[in-house]
Amino acid sequence: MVQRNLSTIDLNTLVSLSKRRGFVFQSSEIYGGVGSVWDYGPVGVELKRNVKDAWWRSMVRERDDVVGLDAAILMHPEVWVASGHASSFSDPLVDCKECRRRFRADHVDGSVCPECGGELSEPRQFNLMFETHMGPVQGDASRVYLRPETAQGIFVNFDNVQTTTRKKLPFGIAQIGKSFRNEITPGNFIFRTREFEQMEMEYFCKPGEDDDLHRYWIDFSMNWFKRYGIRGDKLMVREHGKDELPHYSKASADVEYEFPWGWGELETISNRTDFDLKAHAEHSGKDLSYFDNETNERFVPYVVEPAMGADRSSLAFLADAYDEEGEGKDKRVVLRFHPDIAPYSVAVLPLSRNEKLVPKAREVHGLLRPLFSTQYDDSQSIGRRYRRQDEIGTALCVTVDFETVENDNAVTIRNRDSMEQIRVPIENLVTAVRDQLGEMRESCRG
RNA sequence: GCGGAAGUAGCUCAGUGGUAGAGCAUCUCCUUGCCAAGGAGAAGGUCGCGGGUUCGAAUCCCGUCUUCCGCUCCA
Repeated sequence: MVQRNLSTIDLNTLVSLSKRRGFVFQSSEIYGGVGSVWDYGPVGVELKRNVKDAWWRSMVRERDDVVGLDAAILMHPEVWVASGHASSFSDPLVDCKECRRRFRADHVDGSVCPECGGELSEPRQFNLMFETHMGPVQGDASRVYLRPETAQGIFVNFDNVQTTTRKKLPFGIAQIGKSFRNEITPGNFIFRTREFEQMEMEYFCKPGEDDDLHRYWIDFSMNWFKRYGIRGDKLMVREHGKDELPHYSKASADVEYEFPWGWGELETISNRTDFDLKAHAEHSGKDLSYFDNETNERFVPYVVEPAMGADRSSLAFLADAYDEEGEGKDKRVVLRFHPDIAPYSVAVLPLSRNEKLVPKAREVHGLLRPLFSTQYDDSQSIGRRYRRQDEIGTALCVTVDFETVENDNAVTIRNRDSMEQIRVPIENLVTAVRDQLGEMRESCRG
């Protein structure tokens, strides 16, 4: 098991590292930046893609009872009336004229500030959905919204998917995609942003099975984060109180991670009951019930929804992987990613930029490149390059030296975590890399 | 959105009215060759942005944007 001494890293350390090494940049930075929107750089996009791929693998590819979907961001405006977002997703807010605090109008009784007793302003409406217009004419008739959650794309396709896949209950539909919310208060780097990516799955079941399935998907989610290396003591489940449930939910639980600033939600597992399918059936006039051929019963399925944030999960993987060794000039920063999450699995490094070594290293790189996510680097000293790879969490470094080309046709594999080196003949390299990555998978389990 | 703090090179920061700086990082060459080596050189800045005051503004004033910390909300 890898020992990590991470106790107190602050967010700024992660922001600096992210920019310095190409994980995350601020959007439109040369124009002064745009609020709470971030771009993923060459390294960060690999990280986030691996997070999404790992989720898709365990949610869709490894299961018989879940299928995928990629619904459009723009949907019929009536979808958001049916879902309740057009009305309840907008918060009427009031400001205190004395202490300047802001409250949700429905949380305040009367017209007096609950903090200082001062006078409150008139409620102002804040709709958290982004609006745009479809077609060249702007007006109410052409108004459409950027989806505030991916889930509705699944609900409106429930019948299409069930019919084409012939799935029987219980089964799920999974989707990864962008959502947009005009958050009043975004912040904490990529934790809460106005444009974000969700990994959601709607699991349809018979009424009555929903409570057990809710618990099942909470456990599944916790285990998923641990499987990909998040430490168990940094994770917890928090059940929602009745007063904080969204309008569509009967019960919700968060999987939270202890970020540098405190605990924050990575995922919410909600029991959405039959709220959404019933609402869409009513508004669209299309029957969205399910006929159970075994019991000859017709009913509207219940839904349990694990909804994970791809960006904040990526941030959790980044924060959890961060480790420092040594002090001052000898400080070594290492990102101890699970090998399936690490932006790069293998870096190929010639010992020096030598006319004999470089072609051989390129050849070795060509061998590994189709099979693994790789980097090639021949600039500066070998020690410096090891440190560079450590700082972006590359699992293994394969080094080509003079022995390789003059004697044994073998290379050195250097392990990020143990820093041990083994000598491997090039003909066995692919197998050896697979073995080492397999061992790291085991030792990275949280 | 409110309150507080901050914004100068890729990163961390110094510079408080008079020619824009350091350390680290980056690139090139030489040397070396397995854990951030040495030497020589180079590149890199609309001082967040826009106004104003001034002979002159990174510096003073106003506005604005962005980030961080609280309040609040969510994936």
